[in-house]
Amino acid sequence: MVSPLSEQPSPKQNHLLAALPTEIFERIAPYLELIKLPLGEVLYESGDQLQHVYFLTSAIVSLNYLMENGASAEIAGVGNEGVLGVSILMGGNTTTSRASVHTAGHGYRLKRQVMMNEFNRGGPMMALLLRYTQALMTQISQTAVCNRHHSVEQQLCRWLLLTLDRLPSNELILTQELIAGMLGVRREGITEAAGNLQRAGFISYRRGHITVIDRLGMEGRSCECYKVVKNEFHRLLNDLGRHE
Amino acid sequence: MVSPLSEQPSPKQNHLLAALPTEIFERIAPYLELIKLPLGEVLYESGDQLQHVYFLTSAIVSLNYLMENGASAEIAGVGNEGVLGVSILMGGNTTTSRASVHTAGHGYRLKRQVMMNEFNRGGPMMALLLRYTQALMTQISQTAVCNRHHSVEQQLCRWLLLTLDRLPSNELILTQELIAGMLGVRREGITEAAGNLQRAGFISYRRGHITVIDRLGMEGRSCECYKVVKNEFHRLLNDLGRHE
DNA sequence: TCATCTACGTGCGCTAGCATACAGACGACA
DNA sequence: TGTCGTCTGTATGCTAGCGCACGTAGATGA
Repeated sequence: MVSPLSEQPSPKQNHLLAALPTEIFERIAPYLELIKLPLGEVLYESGDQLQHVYFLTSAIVSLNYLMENGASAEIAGVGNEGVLGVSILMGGNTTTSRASVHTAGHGYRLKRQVMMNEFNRGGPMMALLLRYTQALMTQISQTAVCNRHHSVEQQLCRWLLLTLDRLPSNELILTQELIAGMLGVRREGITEAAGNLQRAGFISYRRGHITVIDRLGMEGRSCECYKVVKNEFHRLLNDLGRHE
Repeated sequence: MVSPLSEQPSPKQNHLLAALPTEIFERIAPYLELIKLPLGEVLYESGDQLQHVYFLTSAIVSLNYLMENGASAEIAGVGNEGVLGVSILMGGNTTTSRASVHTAGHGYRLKRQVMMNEFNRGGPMMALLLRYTQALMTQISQTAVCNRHHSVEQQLCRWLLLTLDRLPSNELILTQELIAGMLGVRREGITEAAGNLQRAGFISYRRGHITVIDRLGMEGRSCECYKVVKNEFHRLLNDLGRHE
């Protein structure tokens, strides 16, 4: 396991950047700009014209939609497995969702035009990003399904597991209030669900710190959505090295 | 308004095909295969390797996810505004959802390889399909949001409006049971919501036929999700003619 | 015209999750 | 060490939507 905090940031911590052929990586490397991403930072609001894509390394970002009445719901999450700002590649340049940091850390950003130039070469970079886009679509789809049919506890498990997969440690720095905001449920609902999981011995926590003790237990308690998303990411992005 | 049934199928009824520059359209036209799509036809199951993309003209297809316990939930819908099978372009070649026809009609299909060849030229076809993909993502996202926060009645309005936008008439051939299956709710819930809408004078129906009388009324009764999706489709795909 | 099937209406008890309110408890910081 | 703001636990009612069950009315075909 990698030490979460002491480690020096490196672009290769991002799985997509790590999967690029050397030639391409070296071509874009000079343009990668290290960015510190503190908790709560908003990378873009709904409707903003995006100027960069962000390859995250240690930070985790939530894409969520803010409703007219102020309520919100998470659409998907992005961490070291992916990239933020695919709408630049799709040609829309903006989305209806907002992107905010829920786990502080770092990432590397690339200017819109640099990204576009590389994407439009049509090689491995394009293939990689399109595959990631499909994986992201699967994640969003599964959010829809999960919101429809699954309990708060199941959704909490799914969310914690997906978040955990993006971190080097098994401790999450998160308040229940924050999680509730992500899932679009009441804080009390999270308190109850988290209480159950703690009593069952799957997690333990103190104010703002959740430690996952029994990962397998959590997976059993989660709905199928977690596995669906994870398997699809694996299928689409695991054998990237062979793509060159 | 176009006559729904008597009309001869033509590829240009599909908005994406209609938006293509003449040169490109004529290049692929010989490969377009007219397909009749009866109610209930399954174009692909979860996990199937896709062999074609489908440009729909009069049919409407639902992308939905079937859960382990047999329940289901719609992820998005596709009609004459779009194309079915973007996962071919994304490189995944399959998805976790199934695609089934909920409004009978026609469409044109294109073999995987023909589609890929054209897409990989990187011109207007690629730009068009990527923009459509982003619009589809917005639709899926909004499904997630809607499932989280909105009432069955609001969701029904959204769904009917989105379906209506894909049809030339204002009559839908659909049972309440079918709609319930799409939305992932009970049939009784649809009965109740539809009853309210009928009493309010927005729709009228007889067994399996829903006629929308007051479209604006429906929009007022729907949640914001309908407008968000519609606006985003408009923004991303409306000025396609100018793209050449 | 009748039989039958399918779609639609309705009622009843139940539960998850909501809104609101309040109390205790941890931890940062002075 | 004490204070205070924030986070967490818990209680009470309320409502939307669920599961189940049954009745009725269009449609369809012999």
